[in-house]
This record gives sequence, C-alpha cells and structure tokens, in this order.
Amino acid sequence: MSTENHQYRSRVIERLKAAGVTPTQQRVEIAAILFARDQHMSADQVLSLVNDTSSRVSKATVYNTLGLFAEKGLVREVIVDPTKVFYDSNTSNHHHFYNADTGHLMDIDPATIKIQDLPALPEGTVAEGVDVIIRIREASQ
Amino acid sequence: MSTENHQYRSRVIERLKAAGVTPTQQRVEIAAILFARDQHMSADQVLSLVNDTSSRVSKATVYNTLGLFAEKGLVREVIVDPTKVFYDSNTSNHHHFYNADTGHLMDIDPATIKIQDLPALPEGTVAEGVDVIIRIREASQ
DNA sequence: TCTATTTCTAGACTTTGTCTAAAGTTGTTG
DNA sequence: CAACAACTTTAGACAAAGTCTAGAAATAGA
Repeated sequence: MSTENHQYRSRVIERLKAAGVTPTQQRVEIAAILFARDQHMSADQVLSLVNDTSSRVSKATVYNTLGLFAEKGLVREVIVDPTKVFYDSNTSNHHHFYNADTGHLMDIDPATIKIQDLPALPEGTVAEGVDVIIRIREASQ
Repeated sequence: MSTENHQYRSRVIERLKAAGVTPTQQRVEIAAILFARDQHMSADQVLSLVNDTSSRVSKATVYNTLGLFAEKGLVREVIVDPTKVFYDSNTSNHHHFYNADTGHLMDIDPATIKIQDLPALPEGTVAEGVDVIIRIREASQ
C-alpha cells in the first residue's frame, strides 16, 4: 500500500473515531470508498466495490455499516428511488436533482435554491431534515 | 347500492374517461376508494381495502392500475419511505411532512412554504416535478 | 490471559413489486 | 352480429432490496 493510501486510511480512521464509530477493518474499507469524494452510492454498489478492491465484506455488514454511518451523520440517506436507498457522502446541507430516466442523482448547488417560510411542524414533533428533490427527465428533442 | 354511491361512481367514471383511462370494473373500484378524499395510501392498503369492500381485484391489477393512474396524473407517487410507495389522491401542487417514527405522511399547507430561485436544470433535461419532504420525528419530551 | 462485549458472517427469510402466459373483455368493422 | 384485434385481468412464479438469526471471530479491558 502506498504512502498516500496509508495516510488516507489514517484520516478515514480518525473521522470514524470522531463520530464515535469503532474503526473496524470492514468499516474502514467501506468508509475509504465512500469518503474518497462526494458521491451517491447504493448499498449494492458499495458491496460490489468493496469486494472488488479488497477483502470480502458480507452483505449484512455493508447494510449494517451504512445504517450506522447514516445514524452517526457520516453519510446521508437519500430516498428518491423506490427500489433502493442512496448514501450520500456529502453531508453538508444541500438538495438533489434526480433523473428518473437515467437513475442518476446530482447535487444542487446550495447557492441556487432557497426555501423560505418553513411551515410550523405538527404538534409534538421535531424536524429531522428537509429534502428537496427536483425530478427531471431527458429532454425528448 | 344507494343513489349517492351511484352518483359518486358516475363521477369517478367521468374522471377516468377525462384522463383517457378506460373505466374498467377494477379501475373504478380502485379509483372510488382513492378519490373519496385526499389521502395517502400504499399499494398494499389499496389492495386490502378493495378486497374488503367489493369484488376481488388481483395484486397485479392494483399495481398496474396505480402505475397507470400516476402516469395519467390521477394520483401522485410520493417516495419517502424506502420500503414502499405512497399514492396521493391530492394532485394539486403541495409538499409533505413525513413522520419517520409513525410512518405517517401529511400534506403541508401550500401557503406556509415557498421555494425561491429554482436552479437551472442540467443540460438536456426537463423538470418533472419538485418534491419537498420535511422529515419529522416524535418529540422526545 | 481471561472474560465480556461488540462485530461479522452465511444464509434463510420477508416484503414490495414485476413478469408471464393464459383467459376474459371490449371495441371495431364489414 | 360475427370475426378479429387490442386491451385488460389474473394466479402464481419470480426478482431484488433489505432484515434477521445464531454462531464464529475479533476486540477491549481488567
């Protein structure tokens, strides 16, 4: 393993620790893939990738780990496709374009969208987050 | 069947025809349930209800019909729960609260929320719709 | 080192939704 | 109204995402 990779893994491990997640071998593998850049991945994609590039990680562990990461705020679940959940490694406040034709999910530049006048919440509830999804399709020229 | 029901069914049939949907027996059953009031139902709920109150409709037909209705703009698909799609009989422009603790979906009064500055769409795409979901939880007092 | 706790795993299982092939309806046209 | 084409419905097999279980492995603390 190159020095770069080694340093990258150390940073990944620090980030897991900072979030209160014990950096096990499998979690580090998965986090290293996710945190490499801002991206949107399904559990299935993570499973294939992690088993391509390194030691085996079981399906159950991939699902458990992504759930844990979401809970700890290391990734964000994006629910736009009825058939699968996307995990977004960009946890900053932002919204999405979802291309229903291609299945592709893209970040919206936060500067270009703004929600005004958030409504009062129903009695006895607290806000967890606001998702804005702009559904798009290929232009039929 | 009462006169009220009979008149209601006629209106349902008219609405299907107006949308370009042949009003078969099964489609009318399903539409009669959905259109009774503004509500959010899963395919599963529709399936149970339709088979409670009237002649049998198969699972395949319920799924086909809900898909067709969505395509024709008679209902709106709401994707907030990774495990199932909701069908919203209120097709006017509005957004949703989703209570992740209870699984309950509620309309947001359109007057109380406003999106400014819709961003430019990616090249070669057209907008299909904008979904805003405010995720809430039960307040842990 | 010993022990308790946490984590990982294979594979069975569940659930939502789709597909298929055959049967039933409906609509059209001469 | 007969014949035919097109559409719709159905049961049940199937697919895919995700969960669960029970045992094995790793790990941490004392």
